Amino acid sequence: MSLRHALLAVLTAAPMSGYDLVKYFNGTVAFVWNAPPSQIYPELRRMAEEGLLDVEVVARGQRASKRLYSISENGLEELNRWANDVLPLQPTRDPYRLKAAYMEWADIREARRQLEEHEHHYEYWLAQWRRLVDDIRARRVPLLRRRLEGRTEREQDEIVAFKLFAFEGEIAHAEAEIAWARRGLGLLDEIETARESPRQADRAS
Amino acid sequence: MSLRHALLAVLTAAPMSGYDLVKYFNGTVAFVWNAPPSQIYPELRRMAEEGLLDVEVVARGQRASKRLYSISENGLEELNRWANDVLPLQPTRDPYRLKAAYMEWADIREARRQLEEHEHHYEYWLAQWRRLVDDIRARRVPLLRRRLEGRTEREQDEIVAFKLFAFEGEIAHAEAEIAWARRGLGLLDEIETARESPRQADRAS
DNA sequence: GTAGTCATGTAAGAGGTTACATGATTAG
DNA sequence: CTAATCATGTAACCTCTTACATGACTAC
Repeated sequence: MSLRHALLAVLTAAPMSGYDLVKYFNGTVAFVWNAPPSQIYPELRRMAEEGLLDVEVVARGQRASKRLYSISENGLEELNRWANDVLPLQPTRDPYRLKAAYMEWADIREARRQLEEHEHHYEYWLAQWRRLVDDIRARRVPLLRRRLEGRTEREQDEIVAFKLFAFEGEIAHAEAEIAWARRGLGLLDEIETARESPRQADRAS
Repeated sequence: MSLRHALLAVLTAAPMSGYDLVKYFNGTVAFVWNAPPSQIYPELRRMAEEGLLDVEVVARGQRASKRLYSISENGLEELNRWANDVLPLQPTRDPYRLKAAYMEWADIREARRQLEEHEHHYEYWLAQWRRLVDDIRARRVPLLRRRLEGRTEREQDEIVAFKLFAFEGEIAHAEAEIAWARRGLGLLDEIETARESPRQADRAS
């Protein structure tokens, strides 16, 4: 149940509406946890019902309104509980590794497309994460700025250090995935060469 | 729907019962895809109903019987379709990175326990994966041996190369996670030191 | 006879995906 | 007045988890 805790954690920075949260979960928060509106809105309702959030209904224009959520005492307790409990590590279940393990069932060309997709996906996110890390280091991220307000300098440094630690983990992961995809593409080239010219492949190995 | 394709892929090695599959999904197959019996048995039923698997009911002892599943023509087609279609990459959703990003809500001691758990988990699996890679290289894995039977030498080499590629990806991933957890533990030490002796920390930075 | 293995599930519920639905407000 | 943005969902479906349930067979 991480979505719930991600919502609690974001709401510690400032009270906000479901719409605001949806934007963050499409923006910077999506760099560690993504969630669609159809999941966020009902979850906020449930959390408010369970007393983890306080709600203020604010008028907007003539007829419309919005619900401003803020974290309650109970919500803070729950957040602390989550932060202090060890979350058990889960067994592996990686669909891309699974496909790779059975690549003999694919054409070389299609296998290559999958690995290129893999490489490009992580290259894209690597660039995003790197930019985010720079922005965090320069304290240029709006949500982070709100979170740092009114904290001591030491607290600010610690908060920033944890964010950097988390996203540097994503960066290292992305780099490992890119390297893996490239090794796979190299392997496919070797296999193709070996299939096309058996003698040369024999000599090469 | 990867479980279905993992089952199809395993069944290309040889026909087997649900019980056999449960064992493999707790053993070597769990190194890329784990699944509990409560998921495997109903899925096999559905796959047989949909014509992806053939079933032979075999007597065992006086009263009991077992269902032997083998992959059908349709199943092979489905496996090929899966192998040749590009599986779109999913957005990030990593609960441990999420916890790390909000570690300011945890006590240092509990944060450390989480990271130690992370480190130990991946050290354990790293050892497992390394042993498996050795066993694959030596063609010592029973399921793999059955899979290689009756294949040409080149086909065998390719199949082995894909397995190695997949599991070496897991190894690289585990190594990255271990390094990340250790960096985190170092960070926690620094923070603790800074909290205990502010002057020294100031001088150090 | 009893422990371990072989064999196969059910049931309830959590969490997530995909597609769709609706209407107010605001900036130009 | 029109497009973009603000705002909030529902519904159907799928996957996976957790806990529990049952009984036959085999080696000792």
